[in-house]
Amino acid sequence: MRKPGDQMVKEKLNNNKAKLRKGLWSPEEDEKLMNYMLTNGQGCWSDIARNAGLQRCGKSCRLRWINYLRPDLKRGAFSPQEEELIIHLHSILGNRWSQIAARLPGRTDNEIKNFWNSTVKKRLKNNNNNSTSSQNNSDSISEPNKGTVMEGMMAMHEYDVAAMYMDSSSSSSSSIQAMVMNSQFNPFPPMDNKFDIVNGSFDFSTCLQQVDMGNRGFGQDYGVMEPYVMGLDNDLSVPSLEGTGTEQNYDYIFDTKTNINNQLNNSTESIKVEDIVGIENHWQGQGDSFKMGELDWEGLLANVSSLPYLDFHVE
DNA sequence: AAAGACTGCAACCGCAACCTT
DNA sequence: GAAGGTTGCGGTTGCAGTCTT
Repeated sequence: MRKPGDQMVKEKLNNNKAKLRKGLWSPEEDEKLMNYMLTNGQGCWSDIARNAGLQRCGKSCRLRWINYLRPDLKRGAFSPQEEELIIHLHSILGNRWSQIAARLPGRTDNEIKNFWNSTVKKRLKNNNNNSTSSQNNSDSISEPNKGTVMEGMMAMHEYDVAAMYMDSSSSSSSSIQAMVMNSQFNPFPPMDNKFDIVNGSFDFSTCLQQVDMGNRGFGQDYGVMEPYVMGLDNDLSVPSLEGTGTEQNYDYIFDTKTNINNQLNNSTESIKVEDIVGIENHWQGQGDSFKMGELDWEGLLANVSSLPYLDFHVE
């Protein structure tokens, strides 16, 4: 627990020094930050805080943007598919929330962390308690291990890809967000066509690298595909995505406390993926199956960035 | 109806890595 | 290479809302 006294002293110091606000953000502050980001894009956060006229430190602005204001966030409850995926990923990655979040479009590390700590952990604990066999105790929940990794990856392999394209309906009906953006911000920029959803093929040899929002003034961490550095010499097949189509429908409705409401419809643009760097033939062409027995688990766990990412799918 | 316990989530803190000069 | 600034991340805290007694 924080010591109230210490906290008060710190706050006093902060207030006296820079008169920086702390605590919950007001709608006015949100609006200021949002407007600034829309107009100027992302830059140095301390400059943003200053230039936007916010009495906040850059760090606080960054966090607010990432966890609440940024337009590509999916809000609302986690779907069962998302929950399942989080459990799988956690069994592999442990508490690397940002890595997990990177594979769940529209979700933040903070959100997932909170969800895990408040809901999933409890649920799994209950399940374990109910299980008389109790071979997997709570350690398997909080710590990655080979057993759960196996289970996780097996499940991932069998995973219905529909589940990987998370709950797209909820994203469109979500109460949040999005906005239209001027040309400065397109969270789903055109990419080279490496991902053929219609045919269900995904050329892992040129996997995702970065959807570089940074070039458009955003991003760096969220919504950015990290380069793969694959540790697998196996193929991971991806079932076809029926009904998802190749078109990507950007339907952003910016609905914060501001009155800005816009829509970006880019439904004719095919999904494309940037050239992927750092992978050479790790995922391609060795048959249809994902051969679990041949995995180098040590290598995999040592190199968590090798895990597959979910692609964005927004309707 | 009121008070205490519980819960979920937003936000802060501290540290490490990275970047710039 | 050192120093200072910035960013990213995971752990933790505090508070408002909800539930229970």
